[in-house]
Amino acid sequence: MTDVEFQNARQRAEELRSIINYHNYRYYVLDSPEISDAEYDALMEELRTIEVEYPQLVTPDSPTQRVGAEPLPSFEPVQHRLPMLSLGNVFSEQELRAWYQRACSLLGEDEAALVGEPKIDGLAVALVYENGRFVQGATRGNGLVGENVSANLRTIKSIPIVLRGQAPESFEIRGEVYMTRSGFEQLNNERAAQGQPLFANPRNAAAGALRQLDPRVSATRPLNAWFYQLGWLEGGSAPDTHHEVLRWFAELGFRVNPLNRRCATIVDALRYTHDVGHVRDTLDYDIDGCVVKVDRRDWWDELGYVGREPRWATAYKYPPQQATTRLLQIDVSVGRTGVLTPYAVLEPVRVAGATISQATLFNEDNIRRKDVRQGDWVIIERRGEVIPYVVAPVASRRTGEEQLFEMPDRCPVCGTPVQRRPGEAMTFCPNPRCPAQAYRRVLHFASRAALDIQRLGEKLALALFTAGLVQDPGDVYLVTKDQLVQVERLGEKSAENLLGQIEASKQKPLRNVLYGLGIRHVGEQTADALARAFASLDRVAEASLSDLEAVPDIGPIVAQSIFEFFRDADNLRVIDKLRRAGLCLAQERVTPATEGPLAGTTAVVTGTLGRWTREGVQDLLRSQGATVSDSVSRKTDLVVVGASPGGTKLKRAQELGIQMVDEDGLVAWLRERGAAVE
DNA sequence: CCGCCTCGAGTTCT
DNA sequence: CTCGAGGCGG
Repeated sequence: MTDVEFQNARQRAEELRSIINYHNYRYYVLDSPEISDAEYDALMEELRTIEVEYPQLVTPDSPTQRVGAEPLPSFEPVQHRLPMLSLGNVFSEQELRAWYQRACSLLGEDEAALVGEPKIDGLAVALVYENGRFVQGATRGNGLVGENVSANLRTIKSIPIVLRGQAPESFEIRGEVYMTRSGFEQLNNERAAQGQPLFANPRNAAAGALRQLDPRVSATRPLNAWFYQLGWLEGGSAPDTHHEVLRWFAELGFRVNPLNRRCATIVDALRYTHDVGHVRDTLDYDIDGCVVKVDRRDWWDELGYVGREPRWATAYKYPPQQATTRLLQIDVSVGRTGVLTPYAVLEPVRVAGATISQATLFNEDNIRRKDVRQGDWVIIERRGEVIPYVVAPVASRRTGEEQLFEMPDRCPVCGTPVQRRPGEAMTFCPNPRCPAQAYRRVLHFASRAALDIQRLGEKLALALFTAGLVQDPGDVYLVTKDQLVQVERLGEKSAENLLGQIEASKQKPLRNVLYGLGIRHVGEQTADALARAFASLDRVAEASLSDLEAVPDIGPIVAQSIFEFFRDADNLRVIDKLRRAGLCLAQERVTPATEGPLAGTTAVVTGTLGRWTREGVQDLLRSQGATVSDSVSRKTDLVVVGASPGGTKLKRAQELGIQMVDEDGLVAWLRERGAAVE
C-alpha cells in the first residue's frame, strides 16, 4: 500500500462518516430522509470496505461501530455527577393546581410559565458528551449510581455520536430510552414464533434490551430515545429557559419530542395534559402521563427540592392501564360445548376504572407459553379497555412457592375423563349430558342472538335447571306460572313477564332457532346461511352431508357436526318439544343473498344506534339481500357507525378506506339503492 | 400446502 | 376483545 492510497482512504473515510452521520440524523432524528435506503446502504458498505482494508482508520465514533462490540462480562457502575432524581406525582387537576400554587407562592409570583412534555414510559438515561462527541451513557440505577450502557446506547441510531453545530466542552443530557409499540409487537411475534417467553410490555422489553451484556443483541431490538433534560454543563452555556434548552437540544442533533409545549399559565398546562391524553392512543410509544416543568431555569434553584423530588417539576399521571396483582389460583370452567377453559382467580385490583377479580387464560398452551403459575404476581390489563387480560407473570417476584397448573384429567363438573385431540389446543369434556353443558345450552338458547328471552339469565336458568324444571331448551316452554311462583319464589308480576317473553320467542325466525340449538360450529352466520338455504328445520335435519357442504362457507367439518346433531336422540327430543310448543320451524319466503336491492353487498354494524336497535338494522339489511358481518374486511362495503363504536372496527374501516355512515347516512345509502327504509 | 379471511366460542364489569 | 380453527383461494 502506498502512502498516497492510505491518505486517500483516510480522507474518503472521514467524508463518508460525516455524510452518513448527516443522513442518520435526517432519517432517525428528523424522520425525513433525503436518500433511499439503498443509497444509504451503499455509503455504509463503502465505509465498511475501507475500514476492513485499513483497520487503523476505524474510529470509535464511526457509524460502523454502532453494532458489533464484544459482549461485556458485566456492567460497570457509574456514579452520577448530579443525582438522577425522581419526580413527584399528581393524579388530578386539583393536585396539579396545588403544585403550581405552591411553586408560585414560593417564588412570590402570580404566574409562572411552564413547559409540558409527554412522560415517556421507558428508561431514564444520562449521556455525557465531550467536545461534541458521545463518551458515556448510563442508566438511572438508584439515582446516584447507574450502569454504564454506552455500548448499547451506541446501537440506537437516533442517538448522535457526533453533535451538530457548536457544543459546550462537556455536558450531560438526560432522556428516555423506549421501545416503539410496533417494534415491540413485532419482537413479541418473532419470540412467539420461536417459542421464547414474551415481554409484558414495551417498557420491560426496552429494559431487557438496554441491559443486554451483548450489544449485538441490543442492536437488533427496536429501541429509540427522546431527550428532555440538561444535566451538568462545563465550558459553555445553555439557554435560560427550558423550552429554549429543548430547542437547542434539537439543534445539536438530539431527538426532542414534538409534543413538548410551552404553557403560559396553569390553565394552558391543564389543557395540554388533556390534549396529550387525547392523542395518547395514536402514538407509537407508551406514555403514562405528562411532565410539567417551570420554564425559567433560574427559578429552579430558588424552588429547590423536597427530599429527593424537585419542586420545579412534577408528573401528572393518567390512570394506569396496567396493574400488578396476585394470581391466587387457576380454576377451570366448562362451556356449552364442553370446552374446559382455565381462568385466573385474582386478588381484586383496579384497572382502568373497574375492579378485576378474574381473567380467562384461554387454554393450557397459553398458560405454558406465558409460564403463569398459581401464586405468581401478574401484570393485568384491559384489552380494548374492557376485557381483563393476563399479560405476563413478574418472574422476579417469585418465591418458589408457586404452583404449576395442570389441566385436570376429569371434567370438574361431571367427572368424565376429558379429551384433547392431538394438534388441538382445547381440552373438552365429551359428555353431552354434563350438567355444566346442559345448563349453558339453556342459557345460550335464551340469549339475545338466539331466542332472546330476557330475564332468563344466569341466575334464573341455574335455579330452574337445578330444580329439574328446565333441563334443555325444550323445557323452557313447559314452565308454568305456578312453578315460577312457588318453586322459584318469583313475584306474580315477574312470572307473568317472563312467560310473556317466552311466548314472544315463539315468533323468532328460523335462523334464531337454528342458532339457539347450539349445534357445534354453527354460529349466527352459519345459522343464517342454513335458514336461507333450506328454509325449514326439517329440511336441514334431513339434509345429506353433500347437501350441507353445498352451502357456502360450510365445509366437511361443519357439515359433519350438523349431520350428527340431527341424528342424536336427545337433540331430536328437544326439537320435538319445540315443535309442540309451536315455534317457527320454517319460513315461507327467504330472500337468498343473491336477491333484493342490496344483493352482493356486505355491511357491518357497530356501536349503539338511536332509531333502531343494532339487530333491527341488521335484519333490515339482511331482509333486502345484504350480508351482515361482524368483522370489517376488504369485502365490506359499508360500516354503519353508532355511538361508542368498536375501536378496531373503526380503525380497520379507516385503513381499508371503507365507507362509513351514521343512521342518516344509512337511510340515504338505502334510498340510493332503492331499498326500503323501514 | 400455506396464508388470509371469517366465524365460533368464551369472557368481564357496570 | 381475543384466540383457535374451519373454509377457501392462490
